[in-house]
This record gives sequence, structure tokens and C-alpha cells, in this order.
Amino acid sequence: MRIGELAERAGTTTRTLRYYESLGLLPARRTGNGYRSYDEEDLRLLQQIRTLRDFGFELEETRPFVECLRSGHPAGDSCPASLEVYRRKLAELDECIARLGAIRERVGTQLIQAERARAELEAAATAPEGAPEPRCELTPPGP
Amino acid sequence: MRIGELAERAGTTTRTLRYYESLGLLPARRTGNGYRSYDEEDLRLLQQIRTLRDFGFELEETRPFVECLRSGHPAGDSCPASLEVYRRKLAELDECIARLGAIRERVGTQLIQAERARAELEAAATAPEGAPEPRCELTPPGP
DNA sequence: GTAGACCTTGACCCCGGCGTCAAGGCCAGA
DNA sequence: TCTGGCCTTGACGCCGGGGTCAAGGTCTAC
Repeated sequence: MRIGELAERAGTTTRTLRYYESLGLLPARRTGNGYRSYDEEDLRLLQQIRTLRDFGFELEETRPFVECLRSGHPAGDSCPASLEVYRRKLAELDECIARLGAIRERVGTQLIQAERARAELEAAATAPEGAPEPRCELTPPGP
Repeated sequence: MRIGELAERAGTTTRTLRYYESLGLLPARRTGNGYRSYDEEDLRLLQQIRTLRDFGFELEETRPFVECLRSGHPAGDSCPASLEVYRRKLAELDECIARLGAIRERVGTQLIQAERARAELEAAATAPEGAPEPRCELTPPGP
């Protein structure tokens, strides 16, 4: 199978496959005329890469999975190195989710307060006495 | 105040301030010799920018807040455009958190299964009969 | 007058993951 | 034989947010 067919079957582009090859992630055999040549096994490797990438893994993080498959294991995550990547990724995801959650809370609070401030402002505009516009601002999380 | 002092007081760099100026985000007056000149108000604008950036806002998203402050409001989020950015950001955060949460679940499940597969594999290696290595792999989320 | 600490503009570099040309080779069908 | 569709390598571009030179101007202190 040539590069165009593999790309199409995997739902990606030839550019991507050449890029992976340049990283040594998915090397290709060559036919006599210099064309890249792939087989079904390469398709599996490629699918493993694309699947992990869809989950937010960086290309380098997919390498253990690919090498695991290439070394004859039936699944990319049959090897300790792959499990280690899973664990690192889990920790990363947990931390990221927690951080975003904290920010979400602060932004949400901020929005409520700012909306209330505006409501009071409009009420003040309706009423004759103009109270000073209250200050409420997103403050830095501290050093 | 010149650029170096403002940068230091805001905990950033002169390069950053020049970059913001190139975006029209934080324009500077000039003294006779061509040096940039800032005042306390500029420091406030800059702090607003840095605070929002710490919360993951892109520079362009801070623009409404800065313009709100510059137009004389006591807080960057006193204006409707700023509130709109808050709301968009909240929606963005919620979606991102949900997406990461779903991925976290899948990766976590995958890790458990792969660990169990390895445990069975080792048990099989201890026992004389080698059962076929079970396949379990992260599968694509579907088209 | 000269050292050194500031300032100026301009330009290139970085990260990841490709997209998008450009110029040319290889092969099949009419 | 020629056209069209594949393939090859190489090179530049993009995204955001600046880092890091380079070459030169300006001011102050000694």
C-alpha cells in the first residue's frame, strides 16, 4: 500500500505520515522507485497513534505504545512503558481539571459580582442619587 | 515612568510591554528623546491584563477590560463587553472541563484494564499453561 | 571623556503538528 | 505520446506570547 492509500484509510494526510516518519515514529519501507510502502500492520500502528492523539496525547507520548505493538504485543498498552504514560497522563488530566475548576469558580464569582454591580448602577441611574460605582475586579491569585 | 520600571513593577519584561504596544493593547506616550513614558494608570491597565492572562485569557480577550478601564470605569469588568467575555470564557471552561473529564474516565478505565491484563499475563507466566494475551486497547471515540 | 545603565528599532527563534506550495520523477490508460 | 494522477524532497507559513540577539542612541556619574 502506498502513502496516499494509507492516509485515506486512516483518515489523515500524506503530509502527516511523512512527518511521523521524520520523527522515526512510523518508518516506511521503499519500493524500487522510491515510493513508500506500508502494510496492514502499519495501519494498526497508525491507528494507535491517531487514537491516542485524539485523547490529547502528544506524539512523543504515543511512541511507547507504537513500539509495544511493533515488538509483537497484541495491544499498544501491553507494556510497562505504556502504562507509565497512562499514569502520567491521568495525573496530568487530574491536575488540569482541578486547575480549570478553580478558575471556573473565580470567573463565575466575578461574573455574578460584576452583573450585580451593573444592576445597582442602573438602579442608581434610575434613582436620582448617583452612588459611586463599586469596584470589583478579578484579583491575582497571589504569589 | 519608563518601560524598565513599569516592567519591573508589574513583574514582567520590557519585551512584553513592547509587544502589547505593537498590538495596540497598551500604547505609550513618548518623551522628547523617544523613550516610552507610562503613568500609574498604565500600571493598572497592565495589571488587569496580567491578571486575566493568569486566568488563561488570551490577550485579545483582555482588550474589552482594558478599554473599559481606559474609558474611565473603576473596574475592567464594569462594561457589557467584558461581561460577555466572562460568559464566553465560562462556557469555554465548562466545555473544556467536561471534555477532559470524559477523557480522564476513558484513560482511567484503560489503565485498569491494561493493568489487569498484565497481571493475568504474569499469572499465566507463573502457571505452565500460557493463555493467549488478551487484547484491550484504547479505541477511537467513533466517527 | 568615558563607562555603564538605560533606551530605541528590527530581526530571527522557539514550541507542535502539521498545511501548503514548488519543482520534478514515475506510471497507467487512451 | 501525452495527459493526469500519483509520488518524491525541500522549504516556508501558521498559531500565541513573547525570548534573545544586534547595532546604535541617550543620559548620568565620575
